[in-house]
Formats: sequence, C-alpha cells, structure tokens
Amino acid sequence: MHNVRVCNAVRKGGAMRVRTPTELGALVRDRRRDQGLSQEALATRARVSRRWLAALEAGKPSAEVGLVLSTLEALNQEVSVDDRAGTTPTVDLDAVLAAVDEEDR
Amino acid sequence: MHNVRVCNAVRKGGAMRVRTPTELGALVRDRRRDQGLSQEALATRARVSRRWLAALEAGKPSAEVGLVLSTLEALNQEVSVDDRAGTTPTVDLDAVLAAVDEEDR
DNA sequence: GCGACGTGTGTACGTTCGTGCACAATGTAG
DNA sequence: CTACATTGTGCACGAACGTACACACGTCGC
Repeated sequence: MHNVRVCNAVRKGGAMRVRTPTELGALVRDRRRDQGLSQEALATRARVSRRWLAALEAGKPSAEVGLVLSTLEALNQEVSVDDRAGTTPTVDLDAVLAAVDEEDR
Repeated sequence: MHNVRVCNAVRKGGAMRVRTPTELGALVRDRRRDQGLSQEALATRARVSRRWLAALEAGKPSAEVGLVLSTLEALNQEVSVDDRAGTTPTVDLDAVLAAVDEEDR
C-alpha cells in the first residue's frame, strides 16, 4: 500500500518567473510539495536520482537542462519563454524605412 | 564601426512553449537571429563560449541550466513556469473531506 | 575570384557531472 | 520513546562537461 498524503489545498498556481537556478529550484520544491510528493516520488517520475533532485532544489546551476525539463513535465508544469516586458520594440522597420523612402522622393 | 544588420521585421514575440532541449535550442537561435546577433556576439553577452552556444542551439540536453538562463537573459527573454492547462485540479480537498464527514454523521 | 563573416564540428584539457550509497538530522505518528 | 519517512550532504566512480582552438564549408559583398 502506498503512503499517500492529502494536501490542505491544491491551488491554481499563477505563472512564476524564473531568472536564476535558485528560483527554479525553489519553484520545483514548492510545486512538488503542493502536489504532496516526496523527493523520491518525483525523482522516480522524472527518471532522475533523488540526489540530483535534491541538488536541483538547492539551486545547483549546473543541472542539465534536459533533466530539468523532464522534472517540470513530471510536475505537470509547462515552460514558456517570452520577450521581457517593455523591451521589445513593436515597430515594423520595413514600414518605417519605406515611409522614409517615400519622403525623400 | 559595428557591423549592424537591420532585420526585415521585429515582431512582438508571443510566448513560446518549450518542452525539449531541441525546442529550447531552436528558440534561442530564432531569437538571436531576430535580434541580428551572431553566435559570437550572443556568446560574449551571455558569457559563454561560442562552441557551447552552438551546441545549445543544436539541442544539447546536457547544457547547464544556469548558462541557459544567462543566455535567455542576454536575449531579453524571460522564462515562466505555469501549471499545464487543463491538468490542475481546482478543488479544495479540505472542503470536500469536511463535506464527506458531515454526510457520515 | 577573393576576403570577410557566420556556423558546424572535431580535439584536447582540466574539471565536474549524475548516480548510487551511506549517514546524520529533523519531524511526525503511534 | 520508538520507528519511520523525509531530506541534506559527503564520497567514489565512470562519463561527460565547458572552454579554447582549429578547420571546413557556405554565403555575401566588392
């Protein structure tokens, strides 16, 4: 028989920004605990060792990205990458250059 | 004088889902090219070697996650992690269990 | 045709990886 | 208080890392 624990609440997580390996590790730990999983249980699902998972949760920067993605998938988490807010120009340069060309005639 | 190239268009990138190292590599290459950068230029910004960056773009799963995050930051990209759509239960288990308890009385 | 540039990839090197195992510390249930 | 589960972390091992360098190839501008 499995040792199953019922969580107090299972929340709808908002998207979490991740900038550093430490933030990533904390996120993995939080999600794992939210889902009532031990390190051993998640490690098995993600096909990594518990030793490795412990190091990831502790913020190890040299963890393999493939194993990280596998671990997030085992937690039913999806990763998305987007332009950082406020940094991407929203101008069609071709259109601008074409307009300049028109002016010069 | 810098060798600067003007892109055909600079688009407001939508968020890209990333599930595998290959998808990640392709995203890095696309963003780099969108911004008119060479591998050498991005590698310098991200403080990695060009050799490593080429391997990342080719989908190397064992790339270090810390270097990956550094590279995405150099591309002004932010990473976010969220519950996979349609998989997160939105039920307060405590409430459910409490309700079951009430019924049994 | 030539030079410059960008990129894919092989090699060598010193260093560190992921894994398995073990042990200690902590918290919890009975 | 004891037993158990969980977690942090050190160590040994075979394997692979990131970096620097080099070379080949394709593309482009002159």
